[in-house]
Amino acid sequence: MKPSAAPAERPLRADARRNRERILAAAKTAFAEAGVHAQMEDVARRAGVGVGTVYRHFPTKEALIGELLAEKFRLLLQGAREALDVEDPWEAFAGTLRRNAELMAADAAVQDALMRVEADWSHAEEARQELKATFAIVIDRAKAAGVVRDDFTIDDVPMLMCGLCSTMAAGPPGEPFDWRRHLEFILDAVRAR
Amino acid sequence: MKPSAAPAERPLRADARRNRERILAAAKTAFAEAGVHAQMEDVARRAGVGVGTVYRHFPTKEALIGELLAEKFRLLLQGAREALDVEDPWEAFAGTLRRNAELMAADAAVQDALMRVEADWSHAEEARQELKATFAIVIDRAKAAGVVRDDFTIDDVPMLMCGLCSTMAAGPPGEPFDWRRHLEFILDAVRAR
DNA sequence: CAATATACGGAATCCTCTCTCCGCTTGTCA
DNA sequence: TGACAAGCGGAGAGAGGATTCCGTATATTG
Repeated sequence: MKPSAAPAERPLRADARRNRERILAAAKTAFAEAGVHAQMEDVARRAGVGVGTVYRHFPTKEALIGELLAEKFRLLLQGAREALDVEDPWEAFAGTLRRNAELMAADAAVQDALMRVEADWSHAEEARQELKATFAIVIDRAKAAGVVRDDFTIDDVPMLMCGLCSTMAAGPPGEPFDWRRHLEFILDAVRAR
Repeated sequence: MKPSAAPAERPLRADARRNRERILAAAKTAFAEAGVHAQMEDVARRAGVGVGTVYRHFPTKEALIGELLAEKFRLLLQGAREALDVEDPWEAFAGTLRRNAELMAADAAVQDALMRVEADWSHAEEARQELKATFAIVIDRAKAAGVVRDDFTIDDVPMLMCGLCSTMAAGPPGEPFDWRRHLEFILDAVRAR
């Protein structure tokens, strides 16, 4: 199904590897702060390289954002995996959502990407699928324990999180919404009565 | 407090008035369909006028969107006012949210505007304030009747609606989220236990 | 029905990015 | 150390759109 990832990837030259890391780090902060509106030149400047170099490593802006997105999803997945070890089924469920929401809140670009289709999601796909599978287990446990409503499904999670993310970024200028309160409303809605 | 709106507004020439209406109508559909991404030329074409004419009536794209936004808020306000006549406190509350959500769903531009700060909100401000005041009454009635949780406030409404709107526009390409389901989750969260 | 202020149209202008290109620099390897 | 492929920088080509400008057309008015 999956062809060999790369036929004969010769290792990057030392300086190139270093620059790639710098670019990724610069992009992480630039996009986290400004969302998808951050410009490629910003990224280059922060990384201390020229734009050409950024493009040498990532063919398009979309691809660069896609990489960050993938990284973020790996973090979310990690959060979900840790939930599997949590005794209390509700705590496993709600705790993961709370922790992962914090991860999203720290990153305007991911919020943007979640809400519009402006990024290359392909690199994140793998982590996304596994995240879905993993969190489905957490949800099933919670449902089995009777702490989450029966009609709740794993597919509701992206929808609700999407809504939550939009409240992280939006709100009357100067006084952002209290998205943690929003999250608590959601958790209340999902908790079994 | 409020100075005379316009010192001596001489009436528009007949053709100008007609064009203004056409432009507004064209903008309504163009933006409803494509969100803030619709282009000024689209609007002009649909209205059967040149771009210059659009700009004669609305100084910027922001201003044009602002006008539509104001109009939409007047509709939302009307919805809230009608709720005052509804007997059942919960029905008044939930019914209004459901009906107004449908209004939002019909208009991609408003969703966009709600989530980003790309429009001129000043024209909508008046209706917005009144909407807030009016719906606050509906909420108080519902709280008094014990059908809405005590810690819910009018300020939660924009936040939750913002989240809801984002799920109207977003979702995996091809299979949009079921925002009505999202709304029911919200209503469940807000309903007193 | 002129005279004239209002409006109109839409090509041209401006701006803001993303992405390309190519001469120069620097690791790497024998 | 010398040869050379791998990388680099950054000016500028392009593209997409908002906004402007001005010659022309048309309501309105006396």
